Amino acid sequence: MHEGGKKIKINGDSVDDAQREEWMHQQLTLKSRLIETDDISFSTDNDFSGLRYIGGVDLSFVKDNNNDAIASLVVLAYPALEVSLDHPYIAGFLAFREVAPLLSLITSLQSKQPSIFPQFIIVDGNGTLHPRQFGLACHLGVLANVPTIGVGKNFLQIDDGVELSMSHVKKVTRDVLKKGGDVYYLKGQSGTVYGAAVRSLDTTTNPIFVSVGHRISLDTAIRLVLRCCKYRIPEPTRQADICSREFIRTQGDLEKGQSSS
DNA sequence: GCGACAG
DNA sequence: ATCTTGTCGC
Repeated sequence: MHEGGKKIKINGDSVDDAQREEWMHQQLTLKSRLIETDDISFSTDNDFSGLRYIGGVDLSFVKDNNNDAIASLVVLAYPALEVSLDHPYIAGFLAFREVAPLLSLITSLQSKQPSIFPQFIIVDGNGTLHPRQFGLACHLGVLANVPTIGVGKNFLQIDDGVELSMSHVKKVTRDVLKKGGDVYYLKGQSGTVYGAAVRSLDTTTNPIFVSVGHRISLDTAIRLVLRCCKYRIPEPTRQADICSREFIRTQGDLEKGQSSS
C-alpha cells in the first residue's frame, strides 16, 4: 500500500565518530523500551476484528537533492485498504463526510511520530467561514484538540447580508486585492467577521479564503498561511493534495459497483 | 420552480 | 471533488 521507498542509497554523506557514537547510544537506550509482542488495540484472530485503520509513512525526496523532502502519512481503512466515506457531501456539512479519516490520521501521527507532530494544521476547507461558524477546520481542530486553520479555494456564501453574497465578494475581491498579502475581511451585516479573502501572491488573482479553525486567531492564521504560500494554495495543503493524487494514480483505483442492490 | 453549492 | 488537451502567458 505504498509507493516510492528505496531509501538506503550509497552517497557521500557521512558523520563524525562522535555523532555516530551518540546515535548508537540512543539506539541502545531506546531499545530498552522496545516491545516485541502484540500490544495493539485490536484482536489477532483470523480477521483481526477491531482493526479499523492502518497508517503508512514515507518521505519523498526532491530530485537532485538529498536533503529536502516531503513527509506524508497515509491512513487506509481495513479491510478495504482504501478510505471509504460514510456520508455524502452536503454544503455546510463537509465535516461529517471528511472528519473521521482526517482525525484518524492525526491520532495516528501523534502516537507513531510524536517528534514531528505539527504545531498547527492547515485544513482543506473552511473553519469559521461557515453558516454556523463551525466548518471542517473547526470540527477537526476541536475533536483532535489541535490548532487548525481553514483554507478554502472557493467561497462559501453565508446568509448574513449582501456583503457575503457570492457576487459581491467576487467583485470586491477583484478590486481590493491588488497584490500578494492583501486581505479583505469577510464581515457580515451582523458584524461577524467570518474570515478573510487573501491574495496569496502578486502573480495570482483568485484569492483563497482563510478562516479560524481552532486555537489560532484570524490575523495569526492569515500571517501563517501567507508564509506557507509558494503558489496560490498553501504548500502543506498543496503537497497533501499532490501526494494523495499520486497515490491514487500509481496504486490504482479499485472498481466501484460493489454488489448489493 | 429558482437559487446556492467548502470538498 | 471529478470528467479532460491543449494552450496562452510570464
